[in-house]
Amino acid sequence: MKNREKFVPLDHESRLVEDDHHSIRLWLRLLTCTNMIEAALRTRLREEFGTTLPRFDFMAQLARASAGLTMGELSKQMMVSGGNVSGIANQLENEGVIHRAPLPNNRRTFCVKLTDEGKARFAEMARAHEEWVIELLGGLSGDDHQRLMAALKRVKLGIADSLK
Amino acid sequence: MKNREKFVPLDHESRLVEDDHHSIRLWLRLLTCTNMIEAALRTRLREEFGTTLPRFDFMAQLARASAGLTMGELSKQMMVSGGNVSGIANQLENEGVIHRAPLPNNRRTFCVKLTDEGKARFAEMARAHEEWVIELLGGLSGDDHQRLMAALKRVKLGIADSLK
DNA sequence: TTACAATGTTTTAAGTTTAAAATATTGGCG
DNA sequence: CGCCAATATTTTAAACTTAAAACATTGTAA
Repeated sequence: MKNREKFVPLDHESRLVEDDHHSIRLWLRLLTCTNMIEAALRTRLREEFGTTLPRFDFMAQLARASAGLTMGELSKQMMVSGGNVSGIANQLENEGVIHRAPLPNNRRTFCVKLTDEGKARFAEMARAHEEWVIELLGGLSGDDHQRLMAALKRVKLGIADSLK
Repeated sequence: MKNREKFVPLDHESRLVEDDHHSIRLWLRLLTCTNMIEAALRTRLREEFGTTLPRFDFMAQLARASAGLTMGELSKQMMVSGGNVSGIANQLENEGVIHRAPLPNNRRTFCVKLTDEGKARFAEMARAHEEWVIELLGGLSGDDHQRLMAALKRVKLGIADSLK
């Protein structure tokens, strides 16, 4: 994202983009893809289930962990702040889709689980959500899928590495 | 993200994940990568320049378009709502880094540009931002870069296609 | 045991983001 | 012209998000 306007006046709108480092271009493309998918999923979750992406994500984490999760684990897995998780948990608890169970050996923390009601509601949403994602990404060839998974794994490791 | 807990009790935490459709796994990996990079960039922009990612993005769009952009174009390119763009524009205008120029032929809209002050500040941030991104993604091989760019382009086209 | 650092969660304050409603302007079209 | 749909932006209300501070509990070590 170099800014060379002061030195090289631009004729074409894309001139600056061509000047950008290839890592920047890759990052912007990654961001665009993610934003497009997120926007589509958010709209559909709202329209079809009257819920939001973070609430869906919260429930999805719990659905994957039948033993339940602590608030800290949820925060880490959802990659959002602890305070954020607290707020969403309050809502979902009021709606009766999750409950917090005290842990016997540590009164600082507790175990968050989906209620039966929550499991049922999530199952319904998850089915639709999976269809949407397949629809959004299903146009890719099997080769592309595999290559992307592999390359993104290296991206992930590289990032973790560069953050020491 | 199928929820089969009611039918197949899970022994391992990862059981459900293995059940997921490969498109879901790809989407989650894409999301994780993007979130990791975003988090790193957000923290650094705040620590080193006292600004935020959306403000940086706003300025970056303008830096790429020396002729200026309308609010609607900014909204589309940044992939955020119009109201969001309005809010950020107000801040940046108060800080003197952008200005809105009326267009002679259409009083509904106007042309947003970086001020000289804005260009200077952005140039400084863009240099650091580019380094951070290269640091975060630079561990990839040239082959990976190219393959990712190509595959993500197909992802992008596929999404646009599936949204009709 | 008492002090104190570490851990886990919530609260707080400020800011971001969205969808929808409101506002303002333009461009037909009868 | 006058009406009305389309376009462009802003405002609004509610929800999300964060970083930092506050709170509560645990573990350790003098």
